[in-house]
Amino acid sequence: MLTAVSAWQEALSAEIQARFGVALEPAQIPFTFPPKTELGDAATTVAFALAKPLRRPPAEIAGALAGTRLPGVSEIRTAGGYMNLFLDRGWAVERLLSRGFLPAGVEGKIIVEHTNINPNKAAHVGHLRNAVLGDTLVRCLRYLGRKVEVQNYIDDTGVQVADVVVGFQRILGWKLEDVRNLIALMADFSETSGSFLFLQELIDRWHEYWREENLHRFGLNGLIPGQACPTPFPPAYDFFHGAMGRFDSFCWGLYARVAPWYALSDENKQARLDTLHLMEAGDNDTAEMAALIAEEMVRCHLRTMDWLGIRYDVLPHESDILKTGFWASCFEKLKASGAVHQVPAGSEDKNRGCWVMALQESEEFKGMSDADKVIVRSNGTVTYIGKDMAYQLWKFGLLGRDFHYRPFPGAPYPIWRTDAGTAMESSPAGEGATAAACAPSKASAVLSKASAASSESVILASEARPESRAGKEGFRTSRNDGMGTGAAEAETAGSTGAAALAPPHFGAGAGVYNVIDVRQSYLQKIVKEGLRQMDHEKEAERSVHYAYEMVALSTKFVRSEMEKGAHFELSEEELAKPFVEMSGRKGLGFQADLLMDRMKDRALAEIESREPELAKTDRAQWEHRAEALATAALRFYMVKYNKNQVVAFDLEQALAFEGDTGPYLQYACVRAENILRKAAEQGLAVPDPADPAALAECAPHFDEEGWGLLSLFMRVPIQVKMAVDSLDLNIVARQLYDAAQAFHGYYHHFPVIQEPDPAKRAARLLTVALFARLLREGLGQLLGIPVPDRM
RNA sequence: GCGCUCGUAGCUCAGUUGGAUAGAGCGUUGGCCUCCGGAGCCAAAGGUCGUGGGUUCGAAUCCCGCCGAGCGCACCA
Repeated sequence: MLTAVSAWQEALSAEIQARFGVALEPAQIPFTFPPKTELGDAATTVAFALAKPLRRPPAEIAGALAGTRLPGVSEIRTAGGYMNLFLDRGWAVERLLSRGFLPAGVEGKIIVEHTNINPNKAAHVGHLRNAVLGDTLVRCLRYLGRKVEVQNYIDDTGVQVADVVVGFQRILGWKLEDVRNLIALMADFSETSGSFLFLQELIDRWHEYWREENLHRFGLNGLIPGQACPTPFPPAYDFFHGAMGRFDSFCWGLYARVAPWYALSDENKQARLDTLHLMEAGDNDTAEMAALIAEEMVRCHLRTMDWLGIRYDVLPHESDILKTGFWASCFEKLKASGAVHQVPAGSEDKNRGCWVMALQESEEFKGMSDADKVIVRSNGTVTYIGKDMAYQLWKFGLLGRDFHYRPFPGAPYPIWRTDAGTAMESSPAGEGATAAACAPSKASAVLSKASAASSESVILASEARPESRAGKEGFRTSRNDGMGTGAAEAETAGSTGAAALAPPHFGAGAGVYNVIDVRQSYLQKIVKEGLRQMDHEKEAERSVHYAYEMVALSTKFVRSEMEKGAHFELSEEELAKPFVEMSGRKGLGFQADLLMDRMKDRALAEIESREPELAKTDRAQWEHRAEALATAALRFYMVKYNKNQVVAFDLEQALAFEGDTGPYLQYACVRAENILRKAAEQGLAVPDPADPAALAECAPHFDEEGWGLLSLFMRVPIQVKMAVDSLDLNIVARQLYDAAQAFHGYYHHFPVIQEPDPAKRAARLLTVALFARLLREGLGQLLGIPVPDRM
């Protein structure tokens, strides 16, 4: 089906050919929007483009073309060289509702990889930017009709996990069993955490636990010489180590203490290497502890992101890339294509003995002093970049191998993780490898249901709509409310045996987006170059690094925290800069869950000040609304900036609910729906936008301002396309914000229910109804922002 | 040294790919709730778009130079 804009382009192209004898590709005809809606619904500047070849002034050309008949266009008015289109309003509304302004869809599955947090500490605001941008991209691609698979890569074998293991074993002196107990205790806490309502209770239980049985057993006090922190763990709702009662947060604090501990002696440093070796060897307590920590950490991260409506389809694990022989296959291909060569061991080259990829031939890397990139070290081990190339090949279905898969246990929704296949035989879980992997959990039940429903079309977890994904408690679900999957699925869990589960066919995408911050641009370029050198030019072209700038902490904010007693190793020079980079290793950052707690607390207070009764009568509703507000505030904050803008995180700015914020957009929607509700209560008929008769009746009575408001939504599909093409997703946020702002102005100036003229009133009710529907849809589908019924 | 990015109102940022009078939010000042919830609306003040050249009907946007800032350029991930 021809979309509106392309139909206009073709008609104009034909007209230009006929009238001026100039051949202009339809796609070359530029369509934009007038700066003010009263100037028109859409505009083209094609007359300017024709001025030069025709040697005639733009205004004259525009005038000559103004009579062109375009589908759905009732009039073309010229203003200088501009040609402003006024649409037939009934036609336009119909198109708005049927997505008639969407560009034509494209076939082929797109793989989006995002989040990718090292599973050794809590997520911080920088990870949130990654996840929100990644998820928003996914939503935009789906809106445009693409099929999307979402991957969250888990590096469960690296030094970061090893460091936390060292922290537990060597600094705290804990055994595998102690970590297991801690996780069990924390999991219990996690069910209720996330609100100040429960905070004191948590802190009390926490202190009781440590005081009564564990504090002196583990000898936790004053453990690390040379550390400024007087106690190993903060006593209360401490700012930077905060979010008490959460395992990921506990590890955040612990991890920050490992680097100083390494600095104490060479012996300590050796612990990292020893740990890495044990992890690699497997079949020992250290390796098991690492796996335990990584898995629980991923669970924490999944929950954090799920609260924001961010989901994944599959969790590729680095350990499985290694165990499944991905690298061996990739290495063969690299060697066979001549993309890598070995530097002779006897040479003077600093890379002697390594397998390197030569980059000097490539335009992208010219001017580099050292144009060779080491892929395999002289000791025969593969670098990160090599593993990433293998992963990238798999994403495009070029590797000739696949993972095995199993449900990821204990996730807040059904999700698959990779598996090495044979590794399960030696799994310590013991009770028969296959049965353990496919145990009848809620997750596997839902997954088997999904695959039973259709062996061809697979329901991906990340495709679930906000409306259906959240239980009745709303977005922020915890473990005890049905895992957010709804009651129906949960009921079937018990009756489903260890049925043969068929995971969807992961990987083999037609295009790939890697959402990774800009600091990795160089490495991502090399991965792309690797594809090219392996003669996969087409895939290299379709391999997109979505690079965005980092989130740092504004020094203003850091200073204010230090004045409140927070402790950081920062020089005066660093504090003189506008912002400081976050560092998990230093414990310098702001944890995601803590930010969300703060937002929720702020929202709870705001709601209570407006509706004091609610807090007393319906706490669940109170919290539900607060969570929706927090999600909106956070997601909008993360997406409203240009991707090239360093976000200097400032708590006060992030916590704002007024002005250019998520709640402002929700408020517009809530007010609109409230007007409709009030109208219905008073017995007024609200015209149904989908009813052609009602539409025909109302269309002549739209006020110009109301129409201008609705016409903003015609821009959305085009803006989304533009946002995806440029990866500047703030365009989408901005567009919906503009619409919300226009509505606030509109209803202040135009009474709806009070309007005495029935025809005008009906048209205004229709305007409000359309606005509410389009904004709610846009916020949910594009930005992942839920709208509560009331605020 | 080489490469990438940024510099727009007091502050934080937009600016629809070169187009219409450079716009929002915060903050400041002054108005607006017996009337669809004030998380809102209206108005005022606030700009040499870092700077100097160039390209053309037209430049915040493209090109070149300079000034200032950030990030990359490992046998780390």
